[in-house]
Amino acid sequence: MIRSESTEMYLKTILELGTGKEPVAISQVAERWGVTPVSANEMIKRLAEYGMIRHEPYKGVSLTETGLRQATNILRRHRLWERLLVDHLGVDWAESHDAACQLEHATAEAVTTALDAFLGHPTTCPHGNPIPDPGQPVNEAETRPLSTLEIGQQATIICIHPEETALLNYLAEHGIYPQRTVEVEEIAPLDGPLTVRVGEQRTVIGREAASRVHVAV
Amino acid sequence: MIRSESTEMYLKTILELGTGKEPVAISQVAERWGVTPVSANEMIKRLAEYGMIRHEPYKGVSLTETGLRQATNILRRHRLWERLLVDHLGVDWAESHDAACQLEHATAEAVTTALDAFLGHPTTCPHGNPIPDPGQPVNEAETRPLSTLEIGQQATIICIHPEETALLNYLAEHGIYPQRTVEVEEIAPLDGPLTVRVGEQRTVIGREAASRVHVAV
DNA sequence: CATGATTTTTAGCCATGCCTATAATTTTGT
DNA sequence: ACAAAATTATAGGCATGGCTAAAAATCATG
Repeated sequence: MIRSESTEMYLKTILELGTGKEPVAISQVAERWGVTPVSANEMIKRLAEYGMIRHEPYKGVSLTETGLRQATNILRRHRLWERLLVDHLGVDWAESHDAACQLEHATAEAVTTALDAFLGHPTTCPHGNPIPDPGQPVNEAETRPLSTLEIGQQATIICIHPEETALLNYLAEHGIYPQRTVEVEEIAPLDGPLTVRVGEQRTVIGREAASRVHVAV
Repeated sequence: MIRSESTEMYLKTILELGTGKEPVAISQVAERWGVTPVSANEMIKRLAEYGMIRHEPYKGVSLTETGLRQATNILRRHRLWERLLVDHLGVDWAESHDAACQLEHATAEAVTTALDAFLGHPTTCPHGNPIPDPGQPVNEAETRPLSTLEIGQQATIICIHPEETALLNYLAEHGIYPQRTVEVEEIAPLDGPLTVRVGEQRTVIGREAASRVHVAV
């Protein structure tokens, strides 16, 4: 009832979309998780009954203590799997996200612990996102979206967030991943694409995608 | 529809219980997989419709080409995970079975392949059972159940099959696992327990459990 | 402050997978 | 050959997690 794959995905989605204090709109959850708003609403109702989330009508949802703890755990499992898949099994950087999404719901606590130890207690996933300590909420790094840089500014890519396979594939093809240095060369008007330089390469990237690439100046 | 966790479990169960040519009784499937015969029957009907199994009424079920291929794949994933869990992550030998049962349904093909390569193409799981090559059916080793030995006979433990957590825990506690040598010292009448020597240790083991320990003389 | 957009709820429906209870059928053992 | 045991089928239910369609409530903006 409380640890089905569905409920876990909802909790994780709410955690990932929640930037800070403000609640997350149900429509956003529905869209990201690919269900209709009605379905999301029903599920949100159930999760609220279970005490995992708080629902302020017409505002959105936020996680309770319990919900936050569980969502954080799922995120932890997800990111640990990604590390194993990429670093040890040689699974593709972009593909690892989907694979971990499946595994995260099928992971016993003992496996999570063993995985963490085997990996040497890593602090970030291959896409740069922090791996929370067990029980602790994630503390986000000090970053800003690539889309907020100005022309000529240089920055280091910290993480891709929220992750999504199509996005990761696109970024991988263009050499955009954590640790690399980028410089914005041009910003098209009307929410148009950014032209950025990554190493020797020059790449054009849409505004929406750029807002998911977080950098430190 | 065709790759739900449930259907996978049914297919795997049928493969595990099927010793060779004869079909497997539905009641056996139901018992092993912990559902009522009625539920198993309904599921068997559906799987037959999907062309995964053949159902000969009052005889039992057997896998079709397609079903065999899929079931074999699941077994392959299961046993590869067990190897990773035990050999690399240090998960308990007995616990690894349940953990792998969960993971096997959440494993993409790319992950299976990567896992196999990382592990160096292992041929058996930690409980001694063969890891099938992709697409190939398993070919069982030449073994006989420990319960068929006579007093004084010595043999090498090859595998535990079918696996089950309670059984594995019991066996682990008594030092009974693949590669070890056993000698039968006493056989109680009326399907009673066997007294066996394993190394320096003397252990009493039930007939049912002994029938799941497969040895080579 | 009214109207249009958004959010929420209700109603009705579907598939999956499980259950119990009961009945019909086939197999098997004496 | 017949009764007991095993197998299969039918009927009716339940929970989860989806869906569409349509109505109701609230928000936001001109």
